[in-house]
Amino acid sequence: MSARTVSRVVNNEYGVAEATRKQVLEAIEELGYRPNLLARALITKRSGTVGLVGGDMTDPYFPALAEAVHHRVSESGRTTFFACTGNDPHRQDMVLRSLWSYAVDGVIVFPAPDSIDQLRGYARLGLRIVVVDDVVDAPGIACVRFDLVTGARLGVRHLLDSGRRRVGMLASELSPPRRRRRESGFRAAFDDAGLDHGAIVRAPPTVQGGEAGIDRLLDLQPDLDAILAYNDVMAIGAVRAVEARGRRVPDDIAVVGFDDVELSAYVRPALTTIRLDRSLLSIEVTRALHSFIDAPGDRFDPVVLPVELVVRQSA
Amino acid sequence: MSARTVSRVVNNEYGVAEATRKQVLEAIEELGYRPNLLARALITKRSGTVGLVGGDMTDPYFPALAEAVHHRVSESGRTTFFACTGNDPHRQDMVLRSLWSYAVDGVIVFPAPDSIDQLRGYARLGLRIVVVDDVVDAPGIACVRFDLVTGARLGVRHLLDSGRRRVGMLASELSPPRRRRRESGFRAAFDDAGLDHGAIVRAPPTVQGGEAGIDRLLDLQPDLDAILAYNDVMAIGAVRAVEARGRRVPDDIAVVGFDDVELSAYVRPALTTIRLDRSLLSIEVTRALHSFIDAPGDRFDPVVLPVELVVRQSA
DNA sequence: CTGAAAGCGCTTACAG
DNA sequence: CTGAAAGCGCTTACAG
Repeated sequence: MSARTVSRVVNNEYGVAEATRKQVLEAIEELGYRPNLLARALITKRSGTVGLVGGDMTDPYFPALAEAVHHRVSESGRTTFFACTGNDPHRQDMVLRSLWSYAVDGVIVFPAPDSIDQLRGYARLGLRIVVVDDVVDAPGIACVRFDLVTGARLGVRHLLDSGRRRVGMLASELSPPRRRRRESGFRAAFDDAGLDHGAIVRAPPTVQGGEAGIDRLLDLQPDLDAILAYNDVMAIGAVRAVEARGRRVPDDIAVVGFDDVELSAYVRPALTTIRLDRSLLSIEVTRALHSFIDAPGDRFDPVVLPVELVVRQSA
Repeated sequence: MSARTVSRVVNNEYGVAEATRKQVLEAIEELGYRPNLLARALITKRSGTVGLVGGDMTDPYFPALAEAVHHRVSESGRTTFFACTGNDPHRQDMVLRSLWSYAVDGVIVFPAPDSIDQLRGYARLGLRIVVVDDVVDAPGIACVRFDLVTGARLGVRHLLDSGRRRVGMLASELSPPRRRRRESGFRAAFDDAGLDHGAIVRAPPTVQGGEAGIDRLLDLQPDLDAILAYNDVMAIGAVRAVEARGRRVPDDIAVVGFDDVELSAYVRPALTTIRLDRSLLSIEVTRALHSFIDAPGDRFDPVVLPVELVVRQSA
């Protein structure tokens, strides 16, 4: 009974006598043998695992997406591990280095700011990467993103249609210029309408960031009557800050967010928001990954996902 | 220049001439050499990574804890990967198998129901495990939990003190009998007071579960005037369901949760809850893990963490 | 259908 | 201070 034979049985390969197979299986059972995946991965350069690396677990957008990705990935028999970068390129480097050197079959990443060259480097090393919300043209890197420009337009139009005219924007300070597509859409919508948009303020994309941002925005432009926020948690912070200043949402100031996180339906007033459908994203992102893993090529056409306005109470 | 020498330089070992070291370092730089951690781990049985496996990422308790654990773990130069079991023992088995076979230095796990023997098995295989919220006496397994019995007592007493007498409980259907410590405390508090407690209903520990549970609880006991919920998300579901039935919180029915998730302060009415301090938990859990990793022993005294009542608006 | 050999890329004693 | 050999636990051609 050679290692070769055992290897065949363990990996369900053809060409092993039924009697032998049974014998091996029994021995495996009896000895509690478990193949060392490390050794296997060292040779095959494959580990049967996938990494999902996000920026901030604490943003409720991430967990449900992670769960969805896990499910889709597990259909191919792989297990997925999550990691977070805190939107710090250096921390992202450590995470990717670990993941790469443990031979993950691929990673899905929400890139930290200014980390595109880093990603290119890992792709060159052979890591298969799916980038969310950015576009980088390089072999081994696939890109999936939402149509945020249209999203912002949808939000602004809804605000304009309901008579708002002094609309400010609460943007994320973590977005590098190339990724400020919500801001582009925001501006474009006003250009379309031949109107002027209000101030744009950048803050951390968190509840606290939303609160702080509103304070600055309202100082800049006290007569504001509507706000488009970078994401739902900022929008929630915005609502809190607006109310803390004694103004009401949506009567005095309307608020529109991005994401459509579960929370947004529970909060009061329930949030009007641009839905970035996580189910859709999980499908496309794992489709891209699987195409990389199972196919020989290293190219994948960028995909742009549609968004949708969800009208609730805040605007 | 042998592999041996390179190995020495890469691992910062003593006993290599300065000139040689410099030479090696230059070569490394030039060739873009990166040590294969897989090969290293195959020999050393250590990978410099730690796994944090939770039940449900979607419960907001997890992400912030994960972030805190990550920070503490990274202080020892390790990187941590997260995984989720969906509270399914089989899925937990797959996750632990992966983690174990990639030679993680240790794992912190919120165990799925009825998976204690599974954990024992992995401990026997050499995996170092820190179990949260359960107690299992086995070499290689450390246990850290909150004093939930006291927590439930605190909650009930607060309710009793404010004049409530018909108090029901919304428990989790995922807790096996041995882990129903909130329920024990709930009962004990009423025994202490010489009073009868209301119905106990079990449901999934989610917002929807809380809503469904309340419907059943209120059918069972229409005159309920207070509820102790398994966690904050269930409590939030409870508040929603109570209000959907036309009753008010806290006027008609008071609600107390467990966890003290950020959300609980934002929701309206803001949730009164038993805080299960995640900062504390992250400290103790990584302390246990590090003691396992750095010390030779495989025993660690169980630690019980204190809890605290946070009074807000819902009770 | 099955085995003996080589090798993945490192580290671990052991010499020199 | 540095090198040659063995080995971690597998898989990959290659024989038989």
